[in-house]
Amino acid sequence: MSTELSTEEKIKEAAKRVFLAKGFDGCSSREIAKEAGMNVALVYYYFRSKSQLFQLVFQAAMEDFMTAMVEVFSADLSLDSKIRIFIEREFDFLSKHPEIPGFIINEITRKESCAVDKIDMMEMVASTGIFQQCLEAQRKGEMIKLDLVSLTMLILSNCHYPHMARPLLQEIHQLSDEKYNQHLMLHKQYVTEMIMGYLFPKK
Amino acid sequence: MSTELSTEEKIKEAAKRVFLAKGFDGCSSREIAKEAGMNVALVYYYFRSKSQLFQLVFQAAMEDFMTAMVEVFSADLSLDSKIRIFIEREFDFLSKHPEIPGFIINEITRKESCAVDKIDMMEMVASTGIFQQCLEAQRKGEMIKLDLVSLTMLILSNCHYPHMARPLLQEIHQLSDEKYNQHLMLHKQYVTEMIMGYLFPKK
DNA sequence: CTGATTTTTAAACAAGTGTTTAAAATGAGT
DNA sequence: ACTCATTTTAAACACTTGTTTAAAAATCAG
Repeated sequence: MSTELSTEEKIKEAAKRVFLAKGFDGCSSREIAKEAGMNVALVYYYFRSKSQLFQLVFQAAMEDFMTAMVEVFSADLSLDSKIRIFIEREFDFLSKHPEIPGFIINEITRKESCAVDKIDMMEMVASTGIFQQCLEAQRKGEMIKLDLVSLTMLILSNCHYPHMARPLLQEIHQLSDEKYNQHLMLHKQYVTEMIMGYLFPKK
Repeated sequence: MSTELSTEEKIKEAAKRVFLAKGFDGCSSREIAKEAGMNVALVYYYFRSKSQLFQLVFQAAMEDFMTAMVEVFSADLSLDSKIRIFIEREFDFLSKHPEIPGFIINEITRKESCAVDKIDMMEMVASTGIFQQCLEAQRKGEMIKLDLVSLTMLILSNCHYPHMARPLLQEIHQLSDEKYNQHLMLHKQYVTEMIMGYLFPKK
């Protein structure tokens, strides 16, 4: 347990926690300062505004998010292994950071000001060669014909939504946290089976 | 174009628009009053607080949301037709009200105070007999064995997420609104095909 | 130790928040 | 025309908001 963080870092960590939990609109600079155990003015001394601090946190979340995804694609594996492992890893990542997709989507929805490095993001994914691997598999007839947008939608839907909608589904089905976690683990299997079966049909 | 709404209704309609667009934390009573073309005090005259007005709007959104889902289940159709039509309707509903699932999930996440009528919600669905229809189809071996929670997750994931994640996916893939709409319509087909294929495998 | 620099503090700022109040406008029934 | 309840208004309330300021404290270089 190293409390050897600089003031600046402590504030940023606190901001991460608070912003992820409550969103930009749902918290105040004072709340972030308190969470960091610091004076409010320090927030403005190190980061010039609430928005600027937010941008930093947002970008960091986005990067964690993308990094977790790209890792698998860079490996030297067959396409179907990559997708299988991707789902596995995504479920793992999201059970540790379930708030991230909702946070990102919500904040982007509420203002375009979330200046995402658009080009960089697609560059990151594209540079792994995953797209070419897809196209090739499609040409060989191993994989169903499906544009890359739909492919993204399909996989992300089934990985993100079960974590994002946890509070809704727990409420609807009256499930405890543990019960829901069990369902998530089961669901990972189903999703993998379904997606693999759909993308790579055995003739 | 009937402007024949009572003051109370005008405020509620304005609140719906504003809350859905910006969330509870993202707007003020004055903003709602302004949107309705009314004095702020009227918001408090008709609804005793911002929270109370919000609860009303939230409940209404939840009801629209559930009603759209239950309708299909009540019809006199085979299970696979019901699911097929459900997906169709859900995509239609969400292309008209894309903010609803994100709104509901987000607000439930940020406070349990969203006193959802839990029992009512499941009652609504259960009373259509859809669950029995599922269990029967499973016993007959027509449908894959899958608990109802996973079934819900599976279908909602693929219907809700593409609409919720629109701003993220448009950003990532650099798509115009129209282009994205086209992708959505295509995606509906893919999702239907995939889910039907998975749930009702042809032996 | 000293003087300059960096870091931290408490206090203040104007603007915006949810909410209340008390008076004005409105309209129906006598 | 007068009464009384309902509806609408402008103004005020206490408090929180993002942000700044000016001084105090801590740090560090020579």
